[in-house]
Amino acid sequence: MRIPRAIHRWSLTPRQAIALQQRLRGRVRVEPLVWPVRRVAGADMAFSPDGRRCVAGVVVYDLQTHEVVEQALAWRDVRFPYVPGLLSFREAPAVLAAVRKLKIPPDAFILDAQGYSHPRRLGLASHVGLLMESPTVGCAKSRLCGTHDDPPAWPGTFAPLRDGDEVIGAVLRTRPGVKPVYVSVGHRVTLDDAVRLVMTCVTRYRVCEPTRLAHQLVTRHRGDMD
DNA sequence: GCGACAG
DNA sequence: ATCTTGTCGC
Repeated sequence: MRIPRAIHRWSLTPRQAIALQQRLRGRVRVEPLVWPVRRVAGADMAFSPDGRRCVAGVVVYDLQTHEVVEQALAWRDVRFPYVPGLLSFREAPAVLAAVRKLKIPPDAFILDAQGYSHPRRLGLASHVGLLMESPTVGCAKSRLCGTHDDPPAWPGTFAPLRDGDEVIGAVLRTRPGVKPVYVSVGHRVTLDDAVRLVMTCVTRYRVCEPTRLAHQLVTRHRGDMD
């Protein structure tokens, strides 16, 4: 898959990274996703025991056949520490490298991270969506910021995730009796699209299929870091 | 100053 | 994220 030339570099100090997020946030577009969506990509990462190497994996899931139609992996040296709010500077380079290896551009991507529900509204899902110029959705397993009530018990329902008066995401119940997930807009989708896409990709587990399969893929390759 | 904090 | 076994429950 073709990805536009780099807009910026990744070797930045935390302070510069924050300044960059402020400059890029205005470029994120919230617009309707084109349905029906058939090929959905899930991306995830795994790290070596010493934390110096990482591998990113992307799995493309066909919603019509429920089959994996393509997958790719990319290894990298870890060059940025984990800092809440700056996850993209640690993980995006490897994720983008793996995405570049795909033959066909997926209709949308689901990232195991926040998108709009971020202190500066530019979580990993939004950041990579912007760089790929592709539709992305953020679907995290825990909260980064914002407040919310418990979502209803019924699968598919959600409670709005708020930051003051603004709705920044949805705390979505994907399955009965399990913790909800944090869904937010990445790029070129609306929050309704994001919730609908995640629910469409859910089968019998809490996390949706593309994300779950990507997690399995990188976990299987955690041993061979090159 | 204290607590929170995606992966 | 990663380090780690068994164990409670459906």
